Amino acid sequence: MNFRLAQVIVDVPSRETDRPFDYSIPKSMQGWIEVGSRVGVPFGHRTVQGFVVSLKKDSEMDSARIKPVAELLDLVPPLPPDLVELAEWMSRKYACSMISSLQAMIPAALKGKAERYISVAEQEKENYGDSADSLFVMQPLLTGEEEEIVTYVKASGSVTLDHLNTRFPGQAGIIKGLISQGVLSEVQLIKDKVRKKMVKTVAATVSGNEAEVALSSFTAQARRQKEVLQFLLEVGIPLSLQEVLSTLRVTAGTVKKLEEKGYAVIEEVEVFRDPYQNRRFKGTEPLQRTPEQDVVYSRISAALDDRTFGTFLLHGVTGSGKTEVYLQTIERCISSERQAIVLVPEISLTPQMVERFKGRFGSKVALLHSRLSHGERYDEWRKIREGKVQVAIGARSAIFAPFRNLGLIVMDEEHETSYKQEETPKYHARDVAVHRARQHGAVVILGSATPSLESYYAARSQVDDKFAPVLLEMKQRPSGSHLPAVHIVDMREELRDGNRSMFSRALHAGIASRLERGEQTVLFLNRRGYSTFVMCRTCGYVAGCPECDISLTYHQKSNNLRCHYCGYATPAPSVCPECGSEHIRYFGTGTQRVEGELAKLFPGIRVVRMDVDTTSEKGAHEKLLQAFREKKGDVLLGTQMVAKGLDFPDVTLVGVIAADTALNLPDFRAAEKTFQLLTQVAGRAGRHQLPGEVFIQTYMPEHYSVVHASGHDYDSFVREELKYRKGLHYPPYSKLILVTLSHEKLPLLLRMAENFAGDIRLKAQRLGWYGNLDRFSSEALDIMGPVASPIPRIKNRYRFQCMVKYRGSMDVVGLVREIALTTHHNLRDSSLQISIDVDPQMLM
DNA sequence: AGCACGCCGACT
DNA sequence: GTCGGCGTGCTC
Repeated sequence: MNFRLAQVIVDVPSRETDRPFDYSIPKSMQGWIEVGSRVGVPFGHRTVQGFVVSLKKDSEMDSARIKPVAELLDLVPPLPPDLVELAEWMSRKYACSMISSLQAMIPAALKGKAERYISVAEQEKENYGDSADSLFVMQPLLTGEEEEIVTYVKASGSVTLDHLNTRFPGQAGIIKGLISQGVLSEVQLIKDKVRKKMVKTVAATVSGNEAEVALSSFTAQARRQKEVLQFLLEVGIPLSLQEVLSTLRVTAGTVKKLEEKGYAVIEEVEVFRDPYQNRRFKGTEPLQRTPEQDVVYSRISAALDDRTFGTFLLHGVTGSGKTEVYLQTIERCISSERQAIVLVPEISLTPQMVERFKGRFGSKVALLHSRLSHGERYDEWRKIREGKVQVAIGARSAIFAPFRNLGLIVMDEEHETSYKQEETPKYHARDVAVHRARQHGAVVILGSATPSLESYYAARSQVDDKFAPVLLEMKQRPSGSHLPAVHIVDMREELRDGNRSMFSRALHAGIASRLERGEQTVLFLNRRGYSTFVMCRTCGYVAGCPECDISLTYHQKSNNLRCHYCGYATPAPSVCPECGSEHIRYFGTGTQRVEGELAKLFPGIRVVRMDVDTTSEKGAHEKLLQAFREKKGDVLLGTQMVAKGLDFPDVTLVGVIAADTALNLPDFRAAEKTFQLLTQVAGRAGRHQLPGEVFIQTYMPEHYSVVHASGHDYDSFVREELKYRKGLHYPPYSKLILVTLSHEKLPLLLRMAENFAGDIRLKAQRLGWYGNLDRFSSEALDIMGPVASPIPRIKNRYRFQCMVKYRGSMDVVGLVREIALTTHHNLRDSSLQISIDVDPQMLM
């Protein structure tokens, strides 16, 4: 069966080119080009990279315009067919282009760009021979400048256009002219960002008797060569040239001579860059399962053995041993010749985590994380594609690990927002995982101590037939250790009693006593609260939107308060509307401020500060934690990153500076995120012999997210939170699509945004979808806005957004995409950008 | 996105 | 007269 045509998605990010283009497959590439192949194709006036998404037999129609594939870029297609299918699904689900979906699936190293190579045209060489001095005869029509360039190109054979441009600056026009005259010719080839790493190896070609003869044949002068051969014979396996040179202190010339005599061969072989090659990992054995773990393990194992698609939501308290369950189910999966993907939030891809998996599975594991170089990442990825490993661990994008026979996908901390990509393609790894597992008949485990409401609701109600996980629970800690005592500190009381510091008296005393006893403290600051909101320091009143039940954002420029959902605005009050106090002000605090205050209150205190500023350097994260572990600091102060998976034996106090900073963000998930974080943080203290204590400072001590986090009570929290969500028709009781329009000209943008929202409304009405979500019906759709985006201008472009909120299984994404397309088409102005975020996580 | 084509203003 | 400004339209 010979396919003659390849349908190719080209690497040109525009709406008009977001469809397959047909190319003929040259004889030489037939059989090699498959679905998922990466190719170089002529496109317009240049060559671009593309991906083959399907193959066709010859079609008689429109054959005249069809060009051939220029180049096949990899011997093995980088994408197996199921990933191409997944890309199609992603593009539909998230309203993004095919090329962006495909690009997200391969390592950045393979984002090839065309390189233009220039050489002297063939007929020119033939006509005028090869000798340089015949040039003046041959080109009477060429100017001196032109001649100089041609001579240069001829002498070097083939040069890149870039090189030629730097060698002959300001003469780009002349070079272009020579190409169009046919004197010079141009070839475009796709060049990858990294090459495979090659290493030279040396091996002896003789052995036994032959070797004896060879060794005795060396003269005294060639004694170094003799040493090399002896060494090679002793070792008996090929060695890297580098190794031979450094151990014997000989030069490459010596080895080369040996090769010339035929006693050895030097070969170039490709190697994998292994970022962990110099590290030894202590092997670990599976632990004895607790009864709880055993129940969970058997349920999942049964599903694995069935080899049919299934999803589990594993709700286990911090320290209940979820990781051990993962490890053992992975073991079971790979022992049946199938592979497993483990997804973790980037932030928890810590050395401890790595050690645990490497310790159990050793070289069967590939690690994909953002700190790897392009080359290292590419190599880890190739180990997966070539079947050299059975387990892939990584952040979000590891869901695209090119395994061919997936059996299990584990998603740890499934509630983490980092699983949603904020750039195009704006996919959620959880949904992609479920779809991929379905393709492979694989099992998904979503694990968390504080599951997302979406997952928990789906598991509880079994309502969504596409994704209804089976709920599994683990409520005990195998170690028998107790969850720490959590104290809520009312900061309003502190102020009333005259304490204006950011530390309550209780926390202050706590830190002081830890300093005395030589124990350690972790202080947590929620960075998400950095944006400003208005709050009364006397009574805790927070300005909220009357329509949306969400706190308002303070805008300094206009001195008013605004709602990001409905556009409501009101002047900023100077006294509290609730209690009349003048202590009303906008809030916001940073780690630096806390550090400064600590230094003032506790002279000589050693603070390890972890935030974006101090951890931007490679490895800084690990270094800071190591320093704290070695007790080079009394206090570890940081944001999110101190909350995750850390385990220090001497930490007996955890303080949350301001629990409610995130609560007041204009985000309907504010309570959920606060609860998750507080629960996470509270799990940090007292994990070992020393008992732990947690202080949560807050201005809203009665808020249910704070109360239930302090009681380690997930169920009660969820009950209240679902009530709130249901009342306002937020997920999981509805689905959201956030559409952001941007343009340089504000009036035009505003008009377009109004038009867009109007068109959606109109079309939805015609389809019978439109209507208030309050009405009793399984299908309803509402569109809010347009309103100015939380960041109203980025890079000189104004931004407006609309929020589509709906219930039912209608293809609303399709509708939004269609209207976006026509809006664009009608305006004929390519500078209008419309970005669509399906299931948005960040609403500000 | 590029890149060429094409139609109007400041220069040798 | 021509060089070159960037609007518009196409890419199998």
